[in-house]
Amino acid sequence: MPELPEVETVRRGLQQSVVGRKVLKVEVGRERTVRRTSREALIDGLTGVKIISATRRGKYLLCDLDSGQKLMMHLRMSGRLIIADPGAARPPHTHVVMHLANAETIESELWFVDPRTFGEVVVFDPDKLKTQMPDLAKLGVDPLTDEFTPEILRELFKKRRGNLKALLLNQHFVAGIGNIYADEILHLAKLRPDRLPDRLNNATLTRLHSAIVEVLNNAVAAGGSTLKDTQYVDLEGQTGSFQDEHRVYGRGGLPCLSCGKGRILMTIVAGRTTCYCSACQH
DNA sequence: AACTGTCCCTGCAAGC
DNA sequence: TGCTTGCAGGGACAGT
Repeated sequence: MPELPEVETVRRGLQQSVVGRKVLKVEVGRERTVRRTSREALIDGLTGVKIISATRRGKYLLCDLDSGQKLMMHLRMSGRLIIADPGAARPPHTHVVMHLANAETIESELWFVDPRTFGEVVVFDPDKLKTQMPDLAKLGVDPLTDEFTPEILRELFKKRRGNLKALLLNQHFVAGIGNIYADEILHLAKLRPDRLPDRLNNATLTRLHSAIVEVLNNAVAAGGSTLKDTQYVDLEGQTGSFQDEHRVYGRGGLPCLSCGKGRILMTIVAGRTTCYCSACQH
C-alpha cells in the first residue's frame, strides 16, 4: 500500500512522463474516485490544461496546472497510476483516464486504477486550500525535506500523548509514514512501538529522527515496497524491491535479523497490526 | 486539542 | 470444490 516511498517513486514517474504534457481529454468511470467534487468538475478542470509540475506532500501527489489550479491525486490503499499507450487495454477498476499530448496528438494515457476505491483525484483552487482541502492544509512536516530536524521532532513530541507508533502514523505530526514504514523505522531506532514519547532523551530522539530519514530514503532508492497482497507498481508497471529489506513487517514469529536473539512479535498497536523485536526494541 | 474506534471497499486467503 | 469469514489499510468522521 502506497506510503511516502511509493508515492515519491510515482511522483518521479510523473515528472518524466506527464509534466509538460497537455491533457486533451478526460474520462471518469467511477464517480466515487472524484467524490470531493464531481465528474464534471474534474473534466472541466483538466481538459485543455497543461501539467507543469509534479510534487508531493506526504502521501499526496500534487501537480501545478497552467490554468492556475492544482491537481491532487491520492492513492490511499490500492490506487495505482499507470502510463500507457493510447487505446491499450485497461485493467479492471480504471476509474480515471487522462489522454496526454506533447503537441496536438495524443501520445499516452495516464490511468488511475483503484480496486478499493479509497483513492481520489481532484482539481482544486490553491486559494481555497483550507476549505477545499482541509486534510492537505493540516498535514505535518514532510520527513524528506530540510524542515525535518531532530529539533522539530522534539517540539512535536512536547504536545503529544499517544505512543510512538500512533504518532508516526499521524499525518498531522509527520506526513507520509504508514504501517509498514512505521514498524521498520521503530525497529531500526530500537524503540518499542507502544513506548510513550515523553521521556525520550536527546540521543534517543536523534536516533529516531535518523531512522525515519534512513528508512524512507532507502525505500525510495529501492522504488518502494511491493507486497504479495498489494499490487503496488510504479508508473511504468515496475515493482519495488524494498520488501526484500523489511526486517520486521510481515515477519511475525520469525527470528530478528538484526540482533539474532529476539523473535518478531505480531500484536496490535494504535489499532494496526504491528511487528517488533522482543529483544532489541525497548 | 488530541486521541480512539468505526467505517468505507475489494481481493485474497484461510477455514469449514 | 465452493461457500463464508476475516483481514489488509489511509484517512474522514463521530465520540470521548
